[in-house]
Amino acid sequence: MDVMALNNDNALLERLEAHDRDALSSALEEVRFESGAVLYEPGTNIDYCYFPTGSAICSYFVEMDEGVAVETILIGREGALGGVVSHGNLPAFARSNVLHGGLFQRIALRDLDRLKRDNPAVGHLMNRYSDCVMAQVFQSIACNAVHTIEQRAAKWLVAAVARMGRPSVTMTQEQLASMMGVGRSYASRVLQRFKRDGLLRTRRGGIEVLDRDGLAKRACSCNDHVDAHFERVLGGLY
Amino acid sequence: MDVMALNNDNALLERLEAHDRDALSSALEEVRFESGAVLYEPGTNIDYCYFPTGSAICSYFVEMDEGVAVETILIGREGALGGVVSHGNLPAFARSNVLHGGLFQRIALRDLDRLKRDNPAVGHLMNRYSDCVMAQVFQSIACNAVHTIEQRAAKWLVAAVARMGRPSVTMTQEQLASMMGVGRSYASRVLQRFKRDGLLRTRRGGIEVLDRDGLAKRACSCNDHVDAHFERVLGGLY
DNA sequence: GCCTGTCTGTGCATTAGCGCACAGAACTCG
DNA sequence: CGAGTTCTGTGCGCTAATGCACAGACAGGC
Repeated sequence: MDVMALNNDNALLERLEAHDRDALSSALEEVRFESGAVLYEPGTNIDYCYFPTGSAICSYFVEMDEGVAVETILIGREGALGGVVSHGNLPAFARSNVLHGGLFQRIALRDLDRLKRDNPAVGHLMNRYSDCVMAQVFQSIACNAVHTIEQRAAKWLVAAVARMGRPSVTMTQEQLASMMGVGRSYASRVLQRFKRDGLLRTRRGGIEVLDRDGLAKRACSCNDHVDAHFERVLGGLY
Repeated sequence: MDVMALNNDNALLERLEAHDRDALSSALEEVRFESGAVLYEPGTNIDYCYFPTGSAICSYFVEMDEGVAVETILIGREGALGGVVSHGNLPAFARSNVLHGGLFQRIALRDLDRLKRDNPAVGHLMNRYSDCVMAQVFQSIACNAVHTIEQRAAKWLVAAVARMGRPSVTMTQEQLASMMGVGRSYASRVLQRFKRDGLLRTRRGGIEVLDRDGLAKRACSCNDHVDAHFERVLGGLY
């Protein structure tokens, strides 16, 4: 594993003491994925666990009968995907897509499972992270049940730019809307409101967040509750 | 552990071979909870894993700033609660309530974790069940994003009566609505539509499902997708 | 048996969000 | 540079869902 700039590394792996990380590093492999890459396809076996680094972000999507694929949770360098909750090589339920490309560290699940057993620090870390993933999904279920599209859109944009560490999201409004499971025209109107209020700028195929705090004020507090759980359980998101 | 009628036992535990179940049984303890009992309170430590038996059902709830507590997933005798996904004694994120009382088997997490390590069958079972819980939560996130309240209400009623094995739900319309994160008056109207179509009967403080298949036709297919994952990974819900 | 509190069903006005349609803007490629 | 394609912004009509309000129904206690 390369020694790289701190902000180019994965925050979960960084929580490990040097000697525990060393135990992992021989099994870790660096791979690059571009935006749109698919990490897991529903029904296929999961055999790698991926740790996004730098500004890479991914999401799990659920494909609905209606034809849309709805986003569930967003994962960046604070976390990991695949075999986190269930450790075995099981068929994936959700699809996982790269939303913003970059470098990933990955480890074969066979190796990760062995390490979880043999190295208590690794097991404990993944265990606590699993708990944070549960917090994320639980909060999202409730959020989708009660919050408005404006609140959810603002929440999503804030979470995305926070994880990427850069203010611009590359994505059409169509994609954003379908991820959220809402109509494109209404999503566009919501963005117009944010734009009118100076919170962001839109361009063809992308959104640039200008006022992250202002946007957070328009969002529900779901991000905050999840962040608080990360703080309690792992000592913060990053 | 008592030998009881099959339908009074927990389906997860029943998946274990007799000798593996024996390994658990000395650590299992039978407890009774009435409807409304709280298994976990957010922020408090989780130290038991509970296996509902018979017609007992529970849910995890997320408390929102708005004052309501929204239901995330429903768990009956097909599953277990607490320390399933994260194995350690960590603070709970969600609240867990008993919706329909009954007998539960419980095991101290300390013991369960030891068994997961020492007995591969137990570890593998809990692992596969964790994956099914993820399927349940992912599907719920997407469901809440795109499906109508009518679809979601029908889905919930079908899931609840299936898990309980009896057609009547004891709950006020107020409670049902707030669980779903929707307005009481609209929930009532939805139930009226179902009643008009002969799918159920309402009475003060309860709902009786008359036509489970008819109700399933009004529901989204989210239950089916989750059931299919249980089937693939665990060989079915029950 | 009546009184009290809670629960249900429904009317009404209002907002949130959908879906379609279309025009103009912005990229892409030859 | 021009043609074709995709993306964005917005008008319009409509349905889903909210929130409040209130009357009648039901249950439990005394």
